[in-house]
Amino acid sequence: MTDLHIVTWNINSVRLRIDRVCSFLDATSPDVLCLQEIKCREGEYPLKAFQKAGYEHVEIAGQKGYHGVATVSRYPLQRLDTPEFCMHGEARGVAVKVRGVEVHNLYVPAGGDEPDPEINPKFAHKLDFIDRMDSIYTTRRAGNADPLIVVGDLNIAPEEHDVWSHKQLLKVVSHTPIEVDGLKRIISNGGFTDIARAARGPDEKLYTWWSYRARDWKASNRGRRLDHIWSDERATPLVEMGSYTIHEEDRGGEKPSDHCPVAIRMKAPG
DNA sequence: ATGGCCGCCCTAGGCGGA
Repeated sequence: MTDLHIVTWNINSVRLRIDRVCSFLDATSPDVLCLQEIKCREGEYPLKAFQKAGYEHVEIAGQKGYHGVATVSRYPLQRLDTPEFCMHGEARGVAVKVRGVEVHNLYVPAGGDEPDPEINPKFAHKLDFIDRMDSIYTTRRAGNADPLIVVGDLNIAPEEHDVWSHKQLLKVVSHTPIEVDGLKRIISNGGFTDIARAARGPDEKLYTWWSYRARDWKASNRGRRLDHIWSDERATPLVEMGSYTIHEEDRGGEKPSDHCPVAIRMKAPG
């Protein structure tokens, strides 16, 4: 039984950053790469570059200009129905089965600026998306399903040390109590393990995203952990917790995404 | 709060990101 090495990365335009993606694949050789914010339609996706890099299996949920997710793999992918989380017709999820593991690649709405669903429809959409994840994963848990890994840009930093300042971010969308409670409810009801915290404990500052607006992202270091990898009860025993890696180096260099890749390794049944 | 940027689109300011 060989490892399955899975990476999630909000790439912020796959076409603009295809060379960076290929360098990353060359350097780290994951088996499965889950991308968010590809920002293109399926027909515009740079398939050939991935094939050349050894990733022949691709499942895409594309959309013109915004959003969009894709999962690419060295191993065959079985496309599954993506659960109905979004309800706005946006390309925010793709579900696959690879070597006996279900992998859900998700892009939760950012939610706009104002953390009040009454006056901000984007925040209402985000909360609705989170509620749907809760009910759908609660139902799934009760069934006889395959091991499940949920990855993606969930746009919520749930723990105190998932943000640079818990106090200063309590009213900032991504760390408000209503979102944080929602995310924790999914984890609890769905039987998920938040692999980052299982691997590193509660006290270490962990960030996967740094704003473009900082003059020097590394020096100011005002990051947030928005990108997540969860395992359900069937998958958790298969995960090698010590393999959890945030590839911070990919936030640097020429024209980076504002997110970095996040990786885990697990045993795969298939 | 970082509001100091970035990428997209019927190319230029508006939208969305978070």
